[in-house]
Amino acid sequence: MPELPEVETVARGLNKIILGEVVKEVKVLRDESVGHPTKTQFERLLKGHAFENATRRGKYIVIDLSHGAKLVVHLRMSGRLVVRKKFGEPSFLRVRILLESGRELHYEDMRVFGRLWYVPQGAAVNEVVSGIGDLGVEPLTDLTAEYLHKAFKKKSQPIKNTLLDQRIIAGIGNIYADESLFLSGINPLRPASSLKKDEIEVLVQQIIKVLERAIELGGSSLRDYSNLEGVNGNYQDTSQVYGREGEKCKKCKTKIERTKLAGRSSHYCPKCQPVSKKILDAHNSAAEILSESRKSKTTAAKKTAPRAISRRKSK
DNA sequence: GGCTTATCCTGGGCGC
DNA sequence: TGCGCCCAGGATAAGC
Repeated sequence: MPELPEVETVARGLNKIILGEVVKEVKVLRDESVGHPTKTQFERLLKGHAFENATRRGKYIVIDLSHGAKLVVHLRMSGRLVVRKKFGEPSFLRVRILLESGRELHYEDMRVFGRLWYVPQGAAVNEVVSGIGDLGVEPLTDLTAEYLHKAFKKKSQPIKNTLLDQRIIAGIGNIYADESLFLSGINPLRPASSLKKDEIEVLVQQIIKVLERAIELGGSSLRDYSNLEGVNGNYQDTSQVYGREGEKCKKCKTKIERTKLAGRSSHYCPKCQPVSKKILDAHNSAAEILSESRKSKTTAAKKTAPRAISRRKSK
């Protein structure tokens, strides 16, 4: 699951490995992986460009190409860029970029959520790439307690949901939101607006600390992520709460709990990250109602159209 | 406008 | 053994 540290690692890898390489040929194997323009135009337009500097904006990789064009990549859930010396049969290959040196840059993506955009010379990136223009601050360079205090002021939603909102902070995903909240002693269920200024100051420090540490370790490789050379990151080995449901908290030995927030798993220590009974009860009863409603929907669907809910066939 | 939920997608895990 | 459901989650559309 590529978040800011993983994307940063990939961008740095691109500058190290394929800087100056010229595109000889492009083959799009899955149309949906190209966000702009069409598959055929993407293949034709990218050809002949040299790779220049690669940077990161939130979870987007922005690669400057020769003649002022750009290639933008979002890895979403399971996307990855890998440089291979020769063509084998990699799994889930979606876009194959042959380089004049004989090497190949592959975009591989099991779930096909990720996208590549070709931005022509003279066009603004945010005109072509949806979402990139709405991104919030970069946590490693521009995040301050004052900014978050202002952003959280009218937010009644849980702090975890707010941290995942890319329009507020760009680049934080599920793993690092959980980790930052644990290290700050803040329960993910608490409304963002309930955080006091000193808590926000600690949170800012911990967000930066967690992200910098993850970059040092090459990111997290919990499921699908690896760097440009196919090497896994190591942050997951130092994880405090994420993916540790039922295990003992490294600080107080209390069992780590997991709940659902914004449709995502949220992991926390109930002792190190306390929350009022009122908030916890309200969350649990809402979760129960939702679960019951889903159960009844599934039962009704089974009765009326048993085939409609069966698993979609793999492509 | 703010917030929540569904949807997209596919492999792995698990129950039957 | 094989079938089928559920789960994971980033971004976005839809609905409340």
